[in-house]
Amino acid sequence: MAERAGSPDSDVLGDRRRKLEALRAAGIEPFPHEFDGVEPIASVRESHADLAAGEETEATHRVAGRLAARRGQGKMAFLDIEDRSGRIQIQARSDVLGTEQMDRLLALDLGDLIGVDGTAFVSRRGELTLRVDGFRILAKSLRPPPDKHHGLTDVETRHRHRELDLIANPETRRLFVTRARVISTVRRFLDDAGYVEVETPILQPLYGGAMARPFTTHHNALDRDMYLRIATELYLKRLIVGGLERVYELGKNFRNEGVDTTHNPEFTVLEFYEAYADYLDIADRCERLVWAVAQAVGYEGELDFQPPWRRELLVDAIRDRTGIDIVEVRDREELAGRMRALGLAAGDEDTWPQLVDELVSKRVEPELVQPTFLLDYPVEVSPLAKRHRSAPGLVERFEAFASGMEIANAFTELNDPDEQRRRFEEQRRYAAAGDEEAQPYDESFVRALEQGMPPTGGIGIGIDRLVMLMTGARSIREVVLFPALRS
RNA sequence: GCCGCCGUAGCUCAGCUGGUAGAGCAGCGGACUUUUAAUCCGAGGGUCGCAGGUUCGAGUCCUGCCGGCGGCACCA
Repeated sequence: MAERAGSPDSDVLGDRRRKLEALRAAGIEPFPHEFDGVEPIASVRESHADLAAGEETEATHRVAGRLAARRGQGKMAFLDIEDRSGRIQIQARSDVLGTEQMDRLLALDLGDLIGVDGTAFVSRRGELTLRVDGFRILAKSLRPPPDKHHGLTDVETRHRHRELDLIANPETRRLFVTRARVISTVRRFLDDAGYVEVETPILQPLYGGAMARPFTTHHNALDRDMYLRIATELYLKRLIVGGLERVYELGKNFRNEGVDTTHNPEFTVLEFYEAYADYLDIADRCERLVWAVAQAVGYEGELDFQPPWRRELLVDAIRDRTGIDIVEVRDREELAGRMRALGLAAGDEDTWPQLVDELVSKRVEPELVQPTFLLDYPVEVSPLAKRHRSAPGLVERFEAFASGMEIANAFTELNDPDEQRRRFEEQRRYAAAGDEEAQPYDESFVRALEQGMPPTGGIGIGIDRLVMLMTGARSIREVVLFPALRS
């Protein structure tokens, strides 16, 4: 890593320090407070898109950005300046600037931030260029930028020092702009459908709404342990009880589990709930939302997000791929035996629902490349979902998959408080049997249901994974600005 | 947590069965008024991830640790 770079041996940093001091000695502030009236480089390019090679103009522009390259010519030099919108060449001439200014411009280091006033022309080679009439250093860079040619490829440095990745790699900048567009499209889509955006507690006295281990922390003044939320579900449903009818929350969840290409301990989730809707209404809205996102970001990959998506019953999906009918095989030991016969690990401590999960994630999920809904899950793995209106033993729930990855989980919400209480009690039994992810009993949630919750459909969509799909990223760490790494 | 691969200059990389650590870019000094990874000349720059060990001698072999990537386990 680069943390030794300050050692006396390395004069790369010393040179920059000396230049910083030289600027101050010459009465030039290396870190001025502002630089008004800057025009994006892309807009300068737009203004002169029709100029021919060799053509001159009287048009002046003020741009600002990072010094990205320099090609010296003695009494003349070309430099490239890069801002968020693009890159432009500037031409420095000693006959325009005078010797002193010329020397100062050439003494700048790659990576310095500068502001330039220049006159537009197109060089003989056809490159739009600003002839520098004046310039100002806007911030001295005391560390060298990544290699201008090879860029920055070291994955660890790219993730630990994302600023360097953003400086060196335009595709990283594009990816995170795409991520922003995904999120703004989600908001617009739901706002337009009459949803209310809300914020519920991240720091919670009791966690719930998903099967996962939480992060635990401590509130000193209250002297009690608190949990970082693993889901927003229970609070959002209380808002449906409260009559908000359509709510969504876009924010981070935290789960104290392993890290891999599809899991980061903190991750962004969209949950939305709609009164008077069931899970099939939610499926419709989900595929329309993702389709809207794909269009907004100009998705052009292999996946076909256009509705309607493929729909398969979960029990069929499992039976077709493994020969096991989980409606028939409800005994834990029998299921474990059938799975071992297929060469799957089936731990002795695993509960029946954990085994079903394993079956789906090992034998079904990897095969779901095109967007697909798996419908109707066993009640044992879905303590917050409403019983299926016609299929015994199942709930009205779907999960959405694409590219072999789960991206959404939704159900017709359980709104019968007495049954919810029984489901929580069942979870208690699973917890007693050793399932660390069984959901804790949340009495204040049940009490809210007793107030009366309308029939409701709800969903959680993994935003990081959605961004992975839209950008083709193979790891969640590529779509999270600062992913979790060991210290 | 387990297994495999990886860690050399600011960046990108080479370094053979163990024999005094290299290149390009960047930086430094110099030349050059239309360059596009500008070019040319010159002189620099290293805790070879860390700590032990084997050896006359370790970037190279062995052990442990740290970090990254991938897989398994767990999960969304």
